[in-house]
Amino acid sequence: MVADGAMTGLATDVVVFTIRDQCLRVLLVRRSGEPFAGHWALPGGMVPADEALDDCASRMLGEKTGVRGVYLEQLYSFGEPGRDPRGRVVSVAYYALVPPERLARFADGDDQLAWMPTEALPELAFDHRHIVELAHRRLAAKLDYSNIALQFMGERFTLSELQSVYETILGEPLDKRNFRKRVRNLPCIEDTGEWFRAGKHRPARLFRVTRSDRVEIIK
Amino acid sequence: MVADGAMTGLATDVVVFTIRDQCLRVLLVRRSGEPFAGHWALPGGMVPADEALDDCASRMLGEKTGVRGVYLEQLYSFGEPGRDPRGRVVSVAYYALVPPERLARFADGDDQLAWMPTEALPELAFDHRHIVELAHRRLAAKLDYSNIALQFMGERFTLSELQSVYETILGEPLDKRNFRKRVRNLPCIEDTGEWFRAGKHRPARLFRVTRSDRVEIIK
DNA sequence: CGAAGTTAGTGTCTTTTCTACACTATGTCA
DNA sequence: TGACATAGTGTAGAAAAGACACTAACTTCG
Repeated sequence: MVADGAMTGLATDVVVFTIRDQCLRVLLVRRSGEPFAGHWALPGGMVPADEALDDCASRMLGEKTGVRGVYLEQLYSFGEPGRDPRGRVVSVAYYALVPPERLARFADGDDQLAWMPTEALPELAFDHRHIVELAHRRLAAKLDYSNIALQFMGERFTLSELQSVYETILGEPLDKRNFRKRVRNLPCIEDTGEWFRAGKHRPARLFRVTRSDRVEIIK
Repeated sequence: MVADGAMTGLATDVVVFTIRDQCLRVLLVRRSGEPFAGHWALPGGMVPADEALDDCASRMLGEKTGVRGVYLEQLYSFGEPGRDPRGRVVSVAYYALVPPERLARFADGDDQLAWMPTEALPELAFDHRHIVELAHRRLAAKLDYSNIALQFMGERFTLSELQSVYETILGEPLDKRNFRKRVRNLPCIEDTGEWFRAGKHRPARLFRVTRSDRVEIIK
């Protein structure tokens, strides 16, 4: 093995985003052990020696949410010597986007898990608050030049729903006609011809993502 | 300390860019020890247990180039279990931009160091070629929406020199008048009123970066 | 001393993109 | 059938981006 002094704990932490109730929410896990016992923290943990970083993040996401195959991207690595009181632990942070549809059990009934709104986070363990903020900024920036927001949509969705996702992440209202003009021209979105009826008003067209695509840079 | 299985080697590698002879160049170091003895590699090494990642990258940059205080940004972390034959080593990669002026000795006369053109790299150790390519893409992308290219400029520079930097990184020619229109309006650039005389042609205005600014997002 | 060579420097028009803005359509329910 | 709620649509002005060619200032050489 390699020089000592370079031995460290290696962890991944995952900022799992979803959207519910017009709120951008992050999955938090209540810590049982020290340090920060009882605090909320990001799902994560030590990386086994034989596992790739991406695989580890993906696995941790799956273990907490039951979800696989969603959008997952490396965010940043944090390695301040003092960030974990137990010793040197480098955390390679990821962020993931999960359509709310895919969260069957919504962590309700499990008081060790919670989907918390990003604008009202409790005190978090370690530097996790900082990690969440960075992930949120990255996500918001990507709305501008990629179609990443589609990763929050289910099988079929209306344009109003999609607009609401944008507005929720950006924290500001968008012009309806300009939004639709822009989004209707995306090659990766397609009118299904079906209608969505809800409430006492005009039904909305349902769209789908054409190829169950990954995120693309569009600008 | 933390759970075993999670103990790993932690390294940083730095992609140090400069521009010389209309070429985007990367600093390479010849490896002396196994594995990959004799191969060219990125400057880097194990991170001491008490040193922050940024500090370590900055220090390694300084040790190889003698340069301090230049632009340095975390790029990505690489942790494939097989990327280092000695065992699990996670490398947190950085990239740095150095104005050629600041490189007094240009690694000439040191056959263990070389500034190699990105478009003609030798075979590199580990996954370092991949790291260089990622850094180059990131740098090129940032030209579009930030003023990062100014990090390559010395105290004073002409607009033609600046345009050449853009063209070199992007690998394509730019329109002179459109380029100047865009860049003259940047608030962080200022006409010094001085002239640069070279060769048998009209002298060029010299500009400077107004506040010895860090990189800013401009779009 | 002027002609040739070399790089610096400049403006306009067209196309595209972005932004602001308000009304009609279609359903439900009382 | 009228009130209500959300879906859906187009245009005009402003700003940004892109294409494009000539003159200016210096040096050198004949």
